[in-house]
Amino acid sequence: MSEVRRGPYAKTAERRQQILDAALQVFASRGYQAGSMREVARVANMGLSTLMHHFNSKEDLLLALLERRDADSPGQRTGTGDLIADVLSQARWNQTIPELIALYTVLSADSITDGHPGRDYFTERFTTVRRGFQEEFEKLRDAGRLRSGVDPRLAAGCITALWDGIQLQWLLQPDEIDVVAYLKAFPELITHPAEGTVSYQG
Amino acid sequence: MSEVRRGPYAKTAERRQQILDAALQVFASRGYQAGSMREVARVANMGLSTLMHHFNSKEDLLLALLERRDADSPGQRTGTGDLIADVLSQARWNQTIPELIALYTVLSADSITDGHPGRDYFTERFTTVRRGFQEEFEKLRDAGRLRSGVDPRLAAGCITALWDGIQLQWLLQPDEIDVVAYLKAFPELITHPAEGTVSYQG
DNA sequence: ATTATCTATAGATCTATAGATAATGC
DNA sequence: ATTATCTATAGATCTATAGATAATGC
Repeated sequence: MSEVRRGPYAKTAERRQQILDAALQVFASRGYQAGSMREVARVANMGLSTLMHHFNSKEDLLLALLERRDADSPGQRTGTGDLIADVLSQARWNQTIPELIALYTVLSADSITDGHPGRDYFTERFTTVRRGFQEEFEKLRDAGRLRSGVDPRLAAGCITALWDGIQLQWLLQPDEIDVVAYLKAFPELITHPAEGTVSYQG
Repeated sequence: MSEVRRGPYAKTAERRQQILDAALQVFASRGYQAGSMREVARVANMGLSTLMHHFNSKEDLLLALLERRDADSPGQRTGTGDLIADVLSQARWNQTIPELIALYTVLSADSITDGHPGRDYFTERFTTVRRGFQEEFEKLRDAGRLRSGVDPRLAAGCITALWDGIQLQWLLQPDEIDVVAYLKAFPELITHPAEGTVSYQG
């Protein structure tokens, strides 16, 4: 009765990556709602039905794209351990991938609309990112490098929000907005320089 | 030959406001691309053609909505003169109009997509808002209330970005995010209290 | 006589499916 | 024999216009 499930062919994984590359381009430049499956298929050089053989629905395609973003982005975690340096290095890297930043910026705002399939993803992502920053700021505080009165939790939300907000302004006016300068300014406001640590042996 | 232009009827202005109210609801909850003229007409309780008699195209409708937002929003300018107090009071007010904030958040990010009709509007708006904050921070600096090393221009971009970014997080998680607390934290980081002014007669 | 509104529809999408043929791999 | 791909199309949109009727105001 039951057919044997053979699994995908050898080139299927690669084909799916091609599709996700195309979806990134289309959703970044048009948004999720306005970007069409037809256009994704055209950019990926295949028929619409081929695309839909690999992803059952537009929603599936979006969720797969968001998942891949987490998988292969360098992320804010892979750093030297120096929070400020890591943020700036990530921010510099982001400027080399404006399409991915545009995708993230458009979709995260889009996700607040009714019934958007990416809503849970972005809600969870913000929670995770804020928590990550909070832990880093707590480490800085314990090392005596946080200014007195700075709440690690609030500072974590601030830098998360600031980062997203400034990237939006950068996408609108790339020549006017220096993302790195803004992201550099904020941590400097809330920390002491490393030498300032109490009883640090210089 | 030429017909006499009589101008709109008495109730037309009111009718247009009804339409813009409906457009606000629709574009805030669905975004610009996914929101349809049909739905706007339905919410405004009129036929699609009546709507299109008042606004020649969907693009016209969006631009009219954005213009109205500037016209009747309290704005960041109408304050007591105390920057921090004014920001917080505006932020508190914003929490009473989540739909308008959602509209702004969704559309501003949407506007980075190819050929979006709101792009110029948001580019100009960010420039204006940043400049306004910069002037306020310069006043604070001149009054000796800005921490040394704080650049008014960077601080202006930071608070603009922070505000937008934190409102997005609030729209996703209204119970978790306290916009006012975040917006309070940032200015406190970069200013001295008023008593700290040099040779202030207390 | 002009503006406002309505019904009807053109013409162009869109997502998704049906069903056939080609390619792959047991 | 299963997966991958293709052509064709169903069914549901969408923006915008055409052309008729109703309401308003000179």
